[in-house]
Amino acid sequence: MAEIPEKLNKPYEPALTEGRIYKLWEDSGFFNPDNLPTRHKEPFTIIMPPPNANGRLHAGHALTIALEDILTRYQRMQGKRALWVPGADHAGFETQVVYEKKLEKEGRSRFKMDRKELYDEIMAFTLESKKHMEADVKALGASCDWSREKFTLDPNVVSEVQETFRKLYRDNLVYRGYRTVNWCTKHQTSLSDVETETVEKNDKLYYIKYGPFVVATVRPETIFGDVAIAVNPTDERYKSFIGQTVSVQHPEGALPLLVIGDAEVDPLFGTGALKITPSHDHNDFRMSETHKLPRVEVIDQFGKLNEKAGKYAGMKIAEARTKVVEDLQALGLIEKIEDYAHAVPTCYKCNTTIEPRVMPQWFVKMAPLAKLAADSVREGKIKFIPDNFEKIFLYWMDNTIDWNISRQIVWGIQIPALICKSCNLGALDTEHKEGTPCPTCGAPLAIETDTFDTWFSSGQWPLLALGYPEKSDLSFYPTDVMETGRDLIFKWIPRMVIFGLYLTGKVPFRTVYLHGMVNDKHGKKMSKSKGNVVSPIDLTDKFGADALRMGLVIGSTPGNDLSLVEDKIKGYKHFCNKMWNASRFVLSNIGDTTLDTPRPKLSPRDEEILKELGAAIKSVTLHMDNFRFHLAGEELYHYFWHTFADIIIEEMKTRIQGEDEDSKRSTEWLLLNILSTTTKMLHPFTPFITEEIWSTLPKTTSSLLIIEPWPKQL
RNA sequence: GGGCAAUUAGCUCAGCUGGUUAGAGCGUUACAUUGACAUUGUAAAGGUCGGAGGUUCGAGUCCCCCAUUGCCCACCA
Repeated sequence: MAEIPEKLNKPYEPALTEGRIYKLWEDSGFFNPDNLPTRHKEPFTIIMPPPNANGRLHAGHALTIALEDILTRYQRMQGKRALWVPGADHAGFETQVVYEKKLEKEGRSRFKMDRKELYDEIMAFTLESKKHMEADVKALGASCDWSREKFTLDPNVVSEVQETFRKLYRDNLVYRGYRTVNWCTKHQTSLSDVETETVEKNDKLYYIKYGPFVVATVRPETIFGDVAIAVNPTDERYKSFIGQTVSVQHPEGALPLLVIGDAEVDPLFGTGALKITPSHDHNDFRMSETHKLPRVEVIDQFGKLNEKAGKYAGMKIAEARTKVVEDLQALGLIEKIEDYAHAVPTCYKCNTTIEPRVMPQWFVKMAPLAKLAADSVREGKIKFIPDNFEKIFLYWMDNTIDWNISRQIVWGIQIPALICKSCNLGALDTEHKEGTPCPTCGAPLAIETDTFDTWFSSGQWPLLALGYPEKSDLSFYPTDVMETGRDLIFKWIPRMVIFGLYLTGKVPFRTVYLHGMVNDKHGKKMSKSKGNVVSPIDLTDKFGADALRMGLVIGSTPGNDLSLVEDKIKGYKHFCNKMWNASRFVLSNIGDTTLDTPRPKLSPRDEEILKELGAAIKSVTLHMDNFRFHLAGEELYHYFWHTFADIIIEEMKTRIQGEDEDSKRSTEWLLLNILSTTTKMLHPFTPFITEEIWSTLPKTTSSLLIIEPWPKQL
């Protein structure tokens, strides 16, 4: 009986293996495609969705890492020049919110801090957090090329993002607009539509006597900003009033209001008459544009009523609403009050109700860009997995509104522009200097302090991560697969397609693979407030990264959510142990057979075993090529455990102890070669343990499993 | 209001282009075993594949309708 290598002590202990193996890979340089053997020719590229550099990895990240590493390792073994570019996202608003909470705990506030001081503090915090995030990525076994790692605030990234803005400006695709934006009164910034969350709210619908009309509104406190009353032009009740100015009474006096006819007014809702407050409602703002109405702001940036509201000035919205209603009632102007449930947009971070506010901001003209993206998908240049996401993508691209890219926060990439605070003109920083007179009104131009929406920069990520516009790595573009969570189908995927096409004329990736959300064991969304968050690193410590990866990938399908059940991970830890022990058995029963031993004469039964293995190779390979990792993994699991271990090894036990020398030789050869083949195929799924087992298999020249060719039929 | 997904064994879920008696893990039950196995093996019980209809020689799989759950989108005040 041969010696079992000391490394293969029982049971398998991931902690004794994983760190050492990861270092072995890093030292080999094979994560970098430039160091791969010359037989690796055709590029295969994945850009890692850069995790936020403001904390640790969560379970969703672990699934991302597992899937992308499986893809990368598989393609590397298939002989591709596999490149997986890691990154870290400064995550603009997200990180600033995290940091503000920290400041709050310390009794400090960002509003009392100097811009630069705040920026530097957040940078220090982010760079520190980034290290933990990277350590987590490594712990999960990611075979990404750290030498190419990019941070979304690297100097060349910043300058290139700013250059894209200038290009868009010159191409007339970005403009400074003055219109209602989604304003968060707590965070003091505007937000894009995807950064708001609509929640059901139970409010009151107030019917207010308004001159000759009764109008229905949920916001009586905005009455001081009213400039018109709108009715449907076909409404027989009100038709004759259109064009007239009527006098309406409110607690601070009387207002002359123009009656306008607009087809958007629903005659069946409320009373069919609508009060128009252009400064505090998206819809009303648009009507003010069509009907050339004035705009009166009555609510300030902190959500308090201003001097236009007379005695209500200084009150917060909720307080003012109560008071105004009381006073209207006292005047006999409230006809009735109804309960009313409706959806209200809120800040997705603090749940504060969004206050629509008219502000000068930078907008990207979406229609022409979205058309580029939609066309490329319709032409089949990008494939979605699962394919129903194509429909969702197209719906989104066919219904865009202009994108507000200005954020009033310091943590981000500054918009390279000059603005006129007097007339709101916006110009490129390359056209004028700070302080030069505004070409329109003569006031001195000021430097724009707003930063970009973080999706403006991450939308360019596939290019930026490859060093664009530097040419050296652009041979890896377009990339092959963009793998990310299905929640990013709106936020991120379309912007990458748009910028990729806009900047290079080529789609950024050929396949979009979207995984579902990782939920808790009851299928509920993980959240800190519910206390059901499961840390992938805790699971790795407990069961090993290999077991976690198997547990995340097997039994879950693209696009569908999955429940993270600890017992399932435990089951795959047992599987790792099975691989370990099967290897121990094989190594102690193969005499002096090595992987270089030529194939001996095989019996018909041996041929049958090989044929079965060949079928497994073929099937697994087909699944891998078609992104069916859950099926590939499951088949490997079953082949290894229930065919190789339970049937083949058991059968071989008696043959090894027999007297027939030919049978013994073929048994030894078969055991070693089936073990080696399955170890190779399992490597993308369970990289650590398979590399460790590989290192113990007898062969004349030592090599790393990470670059072994993917098996073909023996 | 619109869209998407899911509904299969007690639990968590697979089932790819429709094809023999519907699968896995965990759990349950019985037996065996110190074996390469901080356990494992053998076997068993357990499902009218949400409901109704249709296409087909054949449907968990395709089509229509319905129900339930979840998610996403939406500027009717």
